[in-house]
Amino acid sequence: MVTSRDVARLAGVSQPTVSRALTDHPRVSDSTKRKVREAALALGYSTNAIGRALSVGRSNRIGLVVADLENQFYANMIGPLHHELERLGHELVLITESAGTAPLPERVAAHGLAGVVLSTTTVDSIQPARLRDRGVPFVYLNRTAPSVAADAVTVDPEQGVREVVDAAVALGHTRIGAIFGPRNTSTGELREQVVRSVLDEHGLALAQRDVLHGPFDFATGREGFRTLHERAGGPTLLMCGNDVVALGALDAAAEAGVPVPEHTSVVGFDDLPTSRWALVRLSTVAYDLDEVARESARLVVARLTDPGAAARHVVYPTHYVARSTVGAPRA
Amino acid sequence: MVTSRDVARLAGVSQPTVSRALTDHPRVSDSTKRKVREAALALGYSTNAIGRALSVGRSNRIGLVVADLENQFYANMIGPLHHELERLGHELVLITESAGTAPLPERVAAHGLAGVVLSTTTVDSIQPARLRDRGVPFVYLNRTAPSVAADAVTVDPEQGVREVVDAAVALGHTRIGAIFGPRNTSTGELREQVVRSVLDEHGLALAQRDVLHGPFDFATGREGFRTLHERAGGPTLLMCGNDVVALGALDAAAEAGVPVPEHTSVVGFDDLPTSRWALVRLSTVAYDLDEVARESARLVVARLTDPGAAARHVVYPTHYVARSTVGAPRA
DNA sequence: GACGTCTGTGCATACGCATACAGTCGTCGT
DNA sequence: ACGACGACTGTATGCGTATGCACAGACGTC
Repeated sequence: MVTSRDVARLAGVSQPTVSRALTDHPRVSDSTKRKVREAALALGYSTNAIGRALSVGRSNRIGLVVADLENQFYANMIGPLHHELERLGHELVLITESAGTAPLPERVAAHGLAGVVLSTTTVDSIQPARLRDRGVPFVYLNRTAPSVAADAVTVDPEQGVREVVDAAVALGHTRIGAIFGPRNTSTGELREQVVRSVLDEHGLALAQRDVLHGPFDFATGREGFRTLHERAGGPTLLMCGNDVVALGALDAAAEAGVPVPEHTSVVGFDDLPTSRWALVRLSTVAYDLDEVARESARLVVARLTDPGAAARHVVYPTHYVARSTVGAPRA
Repeated sequence: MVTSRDVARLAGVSQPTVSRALTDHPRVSDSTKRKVREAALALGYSTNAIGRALSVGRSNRIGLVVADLENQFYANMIGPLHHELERLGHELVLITESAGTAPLPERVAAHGLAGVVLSTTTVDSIQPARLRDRGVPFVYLNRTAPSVAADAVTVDPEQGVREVVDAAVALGHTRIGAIFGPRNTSTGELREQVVRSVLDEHGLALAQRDVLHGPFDFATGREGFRTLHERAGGPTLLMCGNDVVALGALDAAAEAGVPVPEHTSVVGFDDLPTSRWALVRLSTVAYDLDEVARESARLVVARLTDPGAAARHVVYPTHYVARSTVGAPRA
């Protein structure tokens, strides 16, 4: 391994001068900088991240805490998040929050992470409080936990849901059902609340029997659809907590031979790339998913340089994208 | 931040003893180990990965070199790869191999990575040679580059392709087309070669005009299908380089109103979770995708402990999974 | 009882880099 | 011509951990 000392020797300067030259320190003469850069290039030297991290007391590594990487939603977050972090000179480390492992803050410290992006937080999770107590910078992505203030980037369902309901009402839907997300997630709770309130404005309400809750995953959609369908044919329009759930519902519908939207209309939330496939054409509440992920990267990096700043909460708007899974209600 | 020195003070021992006690060094008495563990627990101490990495001269971080994270294939690799690495006490760092950035070995060194998983290598890539020259342990995942020997985990298309062709021939297909992967990837080349040779055994051959090549992505499948379809209706069976390409083809078919498999049958390769959806039901050549990813994790970790060992090449078998995208040829 | 052996622990140091501080040299002003 | 000042650069040190080495004490052997 070639170190800054080797570069120093070749350039005929001291090791600290190499360090300063390569970080473009103003008190190093241009001629020295040039010499050092040439020597570094000749030796194929690049700064050792470990040494630097130990010296400056913090790394440039950001952890993404994920529950299940199989979930398409998170899979779609990783790309833009990684790109933005890389652009900002940081790297992305994946951390699974699984039972049986050490507590999150300890793991963050052990991994030498500078900050963390929380994308799976439940409102009753103790992780945010622990991270705060240990002074670990973190950001909520697509979630919040009211008990602990922190930077957050979320989505406002209002506009999108309003457009969905307007369209549904115009088509004549009255028996509307829903598979909402978990009650202990801010996302699940907020979306449910907005749906109910917008329906209420139209004089509509969700029947108790047409409402289910479950994790934001494929199985929830599959099982949810089947459960609702067995109950006297189910609602004519099914609103899902997110696209992954909606895709699960479409899957169950296809499997059961239930035509969508002729028998049952389905609406999602997130507008995943998959939802745009011609085979799927899921009508859904959309927002700029990539931008949301990127914004979380920016927030967490900004937090590193200014730990004392007030928490920022960035909210992105939504709109309805009508495709092929919403139609007139069955007779 | 709580350091091993703090633990040492509380436990009434020296810092090195803490280090030894926590790594379960045999020359530390059980009573001391207990004392140290209690002190560590009380202070919420966990070993600082940066300090350890600097001291032992290598980190426990493995880089996954990925071209585009948006690609479903890679998205499906990340989960199992990460889990296995975590199980082995390592962490996963994502690295994008994009133009305009520093050469890979420099970046690996700069990030302080212990090893690398290459999943996007082309046979003519200079990256493997560079990594070898710099002594960076690496593993080919789902690819190889013959010029540089290294651990690899790949898939043998033979059995799966044979079953596909048998089924196709039994159904009466004679005009078979293909959208193969890039010629400069081992995966693309091998699959093409096996398809051609198995067809040949059946006295069949691919017509020049029914064969396309392109990157293993969605757009290749979309555009490929359209191109072939315009040419006198295209082949009756379309074999695709992988599932992502096949999904793109299905997308284009759905968009063009071409019924699958009534007009054109489509076959993929990889058996992604998406291919199993009831909306998709893609007939495909399957193998244990998760296990392939996990094996690459095991190989790279094993390589760390024994850099001198002979390169191992693990090959997984394939089989055909018939679903709904292959049927009898149109009249 | 002296010596060798083994066990358990502390001391010193190294890993690669960054940075506070001290020092050198040249330049300018008076 | 001398002192002051600024521009560079070197020296010393610290970050947290691991490990070679020395050392103290316990124990067994003759």
